[in-house]
Amino acid sequence: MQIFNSMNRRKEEFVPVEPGKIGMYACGVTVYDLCHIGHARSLVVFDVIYRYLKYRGYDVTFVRNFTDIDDKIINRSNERGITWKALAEQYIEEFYVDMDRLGLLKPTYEPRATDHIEEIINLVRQLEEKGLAYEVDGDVYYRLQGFKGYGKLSGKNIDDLLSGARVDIDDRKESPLDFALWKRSKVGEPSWPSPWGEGRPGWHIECSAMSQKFLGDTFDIHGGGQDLIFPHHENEIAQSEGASGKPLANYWVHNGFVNIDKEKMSKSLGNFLTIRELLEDCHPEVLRFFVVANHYRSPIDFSQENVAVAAAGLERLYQSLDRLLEKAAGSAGGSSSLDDRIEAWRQDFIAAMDDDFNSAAAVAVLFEVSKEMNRQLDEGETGIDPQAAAQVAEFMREIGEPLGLLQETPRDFLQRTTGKADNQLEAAEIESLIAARAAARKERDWAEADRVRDILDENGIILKDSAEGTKWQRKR
RNA sequence: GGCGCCAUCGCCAAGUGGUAAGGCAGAGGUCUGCAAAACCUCCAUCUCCGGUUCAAAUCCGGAUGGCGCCUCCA
Repeated sequence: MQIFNSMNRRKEEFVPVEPGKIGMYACGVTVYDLCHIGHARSLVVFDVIYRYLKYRGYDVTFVRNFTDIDDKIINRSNERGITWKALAEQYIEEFYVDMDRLGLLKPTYEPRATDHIEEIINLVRQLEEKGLAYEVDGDVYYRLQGFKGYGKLSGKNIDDLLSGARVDIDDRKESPLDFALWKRSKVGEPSWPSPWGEGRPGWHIECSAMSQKFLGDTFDIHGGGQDLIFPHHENEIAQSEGASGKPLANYWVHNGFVNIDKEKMSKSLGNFLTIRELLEDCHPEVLRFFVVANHYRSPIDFSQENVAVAAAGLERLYQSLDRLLEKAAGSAGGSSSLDDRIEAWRQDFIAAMDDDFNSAAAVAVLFEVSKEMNRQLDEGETGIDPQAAAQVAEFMREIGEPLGLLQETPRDFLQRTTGKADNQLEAAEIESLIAARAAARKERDWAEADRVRDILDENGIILKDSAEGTKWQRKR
């Protein structure tokens, strides 16, 4: 398996620290607001990686944290007149609502910063002992001068950063680049006792403390959005490696951004889309399909049109699956005449995903299966038999699983309500109209049959006639 | 100003040295009462210029055009 390592900007052969086991840490969210589709992409990307590593038989320990204390949380809770704790709890709950709808697997651990104050303090003390941290009036800063290798992940060097104009001038710090490990609390702010007085953790230290606790000094994969490379991950490296003297992670994986209509998504541009808003008229698997059909490192452009294309593609796959299951008609699956064919597809899928999680190429395998199966199904009696149909359906679900696709029953997916129109026909009404049309067709009353079909069409229902009868689905 | 990424068919998107995956849309055909769906066939030489090589979309140099980071950010 090859993984593109942000540290060297190269694909590298993946070798876990411990054979068969993988430790993976992905930076989670700061819980002060609802998650947006940028979060959704990152979350889905690492969910897919997690799922795939498990599919490949690894024993994966996946850690994704919650940042539940920081400036934004404090400010927002003050605005609302509630405690920081209440605000964090609220958005952690909202986070889980979104994650469940997106079908994300639960990580092995989901630690919160404020549950690890002791570990954080210990880590800061270690850094102090090593001369890599110093206290000023209850604040503790990281001494960058003392850590060589700063900038190795982001490709920056200290001199360039110093010459940049945007560094805060703070006379109390030895260097403008030194960042806070521990912040003295102001009056009324949440705080925890520490050797430096009442205070709270700085921005980056929690990830160092928690990854060390759950995964050890050196683990396999550290992930996050590309925007986290600097300064967050760079600072994590300084903290963790400064303390342990060992590499923090062997592979750094960063996902690309989400643009909306070719513009950067931002609150100031007003093109900010939350997961929740999106899911009002977009099936979660369509969102996943959209994410997975693109390479995780490329930027993706989010637009109505692109979502529609994703929906059309996923529907095509579900349609094939639907036909296969119909053909299988309760057949057990298991081994069949298609064993070799399926194994070849499986190897194609694995080859794609083993190549730096190339999910777009993996999706192409699903389309190949779909096309081939449709062809055979069209042949009728001389084509695929029920046993093989059941086996292929099972296989499509098998490789869909790591991608988080094709996990619904096709009928549910194809006939789901969209949430767009408020007066949608009930399934029973649709069935009775179809029956009326069938009766008219039997009488060869084409005008009446077409009239009924037009009614359904106006209500967003598409009919498909076949030898076995008429099937319907909703258009979108 | 510093660091870095990207540019492949009308649209989306794989491919990083050996002669362009896949999806959407489009054209023609099969099927159908007519459709829809499905199937079959067709549909790009990879922004431009120069170089390396037997061979380049893939490597090097340059140009042009996008974008990101350098400040909280998935």
